[in-house]
Amino acid sequence: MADPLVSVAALLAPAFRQVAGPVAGAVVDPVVRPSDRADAQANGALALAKQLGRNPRDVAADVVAAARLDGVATLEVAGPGFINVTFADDYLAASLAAIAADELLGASQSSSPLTAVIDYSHPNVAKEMHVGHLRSTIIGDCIARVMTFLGHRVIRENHIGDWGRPFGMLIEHLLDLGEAEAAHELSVGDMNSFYREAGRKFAADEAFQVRARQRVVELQGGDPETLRLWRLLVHESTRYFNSVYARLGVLLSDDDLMGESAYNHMLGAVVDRLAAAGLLQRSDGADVVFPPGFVNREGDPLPVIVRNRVGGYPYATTDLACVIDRVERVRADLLLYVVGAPQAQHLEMVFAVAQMAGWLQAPTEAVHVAFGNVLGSDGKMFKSRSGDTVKLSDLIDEAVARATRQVAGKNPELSPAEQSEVGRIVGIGAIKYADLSTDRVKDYAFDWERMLAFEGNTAPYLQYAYARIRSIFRRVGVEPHHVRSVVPVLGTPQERSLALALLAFDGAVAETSTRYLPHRLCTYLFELAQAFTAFYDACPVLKAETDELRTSRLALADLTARVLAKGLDLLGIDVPERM
RNA sequence: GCGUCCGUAGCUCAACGGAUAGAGCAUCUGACUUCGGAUCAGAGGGUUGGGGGUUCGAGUCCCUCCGGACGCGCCA
Repeated sequence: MADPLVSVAALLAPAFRQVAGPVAGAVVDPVVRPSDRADAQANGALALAKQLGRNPRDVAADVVAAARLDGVATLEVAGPGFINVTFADDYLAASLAAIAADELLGASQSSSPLTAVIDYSHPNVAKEMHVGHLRSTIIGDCIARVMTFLGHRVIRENHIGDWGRPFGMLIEHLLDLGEAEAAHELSVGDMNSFYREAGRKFAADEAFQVRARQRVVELQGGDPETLRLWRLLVHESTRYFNSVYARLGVLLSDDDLMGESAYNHMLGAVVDRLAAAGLLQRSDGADVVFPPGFVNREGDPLPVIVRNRVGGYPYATTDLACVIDRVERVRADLLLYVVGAPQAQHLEMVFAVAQMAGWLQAPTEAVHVAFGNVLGSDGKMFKSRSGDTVKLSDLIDEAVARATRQVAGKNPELSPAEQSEVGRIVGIGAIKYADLSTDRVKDYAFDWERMLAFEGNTAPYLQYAYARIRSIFRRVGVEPHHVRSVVPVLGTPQERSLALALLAFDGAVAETSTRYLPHRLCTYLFELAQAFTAFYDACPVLKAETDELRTSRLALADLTARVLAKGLDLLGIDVPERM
């Protein structure tokens, strides 16, 4: 409840209830929102007036009269019936001191923690990671961090593609190459050519095709030698994935692996349980379920195929097994799928079937955390010059190289070692922030120049704001924790708006958490950084007129640094001490 | 054909049904040789794709048309 907007809403609610009186069903939400006319505005009087059949301004005036906000805020009726809220400086200052003493910096932990499974990243074994995996990985990681921060029990699951028909050809290709050579090719990250070559042989060589098909049968039959070769592929691939995760600084590790193969033993049971529930139908020799409301291009009902004509299990069955596993074994309340928007219909159908079967019942909820495509500067799907998908590792290399060059150019005084470390932090931060800072559901345009710019809504701008604050403390020689019990003075407009921005951290994190929208947190941090630089420009810290003022401004600067660092950390982004 | 998502300033993007649609970039004008100017203050720039509707109030909800992306039965 550190966010003053939340606090004032709670304080206004009784006044609204009083004015609403005994009118049945009257809505009493104060509807407190940020405002450009005041610190906040309460819009609830308009809706309430409608329900009461009264004049909105009169209702607003009654609410103002009934409200008890002494020492917190002053209220004023404005326009057609808005209530403008202006917080008392002392209240803001005391609130700042409170969040400065709080490890969570004012963020409110959930009063009813959830067990949330977050399914993200999910690269494919023996296949290169590309920008599509980047989005899922970064967005999922951010949501995992935010929900963990707010006290939820977060289970990260990396649903890697480690099973299925392609593994016949992949294993045969591995044998052709020799195990050592294949392991080398996979470990140096030349997976594209490994996969492509296997596919090429499968298409061109009939004998290879026969071998590959036979190999699939052996794999599914549990042949020990085949399983050993399969594990080799998986092992080399996950080693490679882990190296990418480490460079990106995402939380995923081997402990989070829950590949498709992990659900094999459940697939028969999925079909049996659907049959027992009376949901299974035969269609063209396949076992299917028809969730209502889905039709194909002919207008006929669209099935979810859970066992195909030849007895195989398509991926919908695996996804259903996942739902069962996550609900019944993990005891999850919330299932998040950080998956591209094109999969929307598939997931909807899977969720529908899971609900029909009773596996997914309120309040347990499954949510498709969808995201759009990554586009190049030409507005088309992001591709390399040669037209291939861009390897994630190449993308990381380039980001770090570009950032290092920029840092070296801007600050030649840093040692080479520092330049490369800062370049790494800035480059990785830039990639992540660019991705997280726009509404995830929309396609997003990948642009090196923009994401690495040191001005505007970018990671480097935020990191720079942090570095400047650290510079102040190096210069003044005061340990930040010495100013953490200070109640700051809010004497200038810049100090005041910085205070308001700092106190809004709570609400920004909450919104990111409940709506799975990292860009809300990004926008917040950018606004905070802007408020800080305006403050920095207008309010001398080291040369403040009095010691008291200097201490106060140091406290504001320190708190800003902590909120920036924590906010960026929740996005998975590091901060440099200097840059 | 059916379905989903998207369309906001020159460009990239915000805006939980609330007032005069906001930022950044770019452009233009300013800022005590500055605690890091990698900054700050300000200006211009819009029929929110078109048209209807619901609402006290619509960029936001509903319908329709236009434009774009992506899905649509045995791959994952």
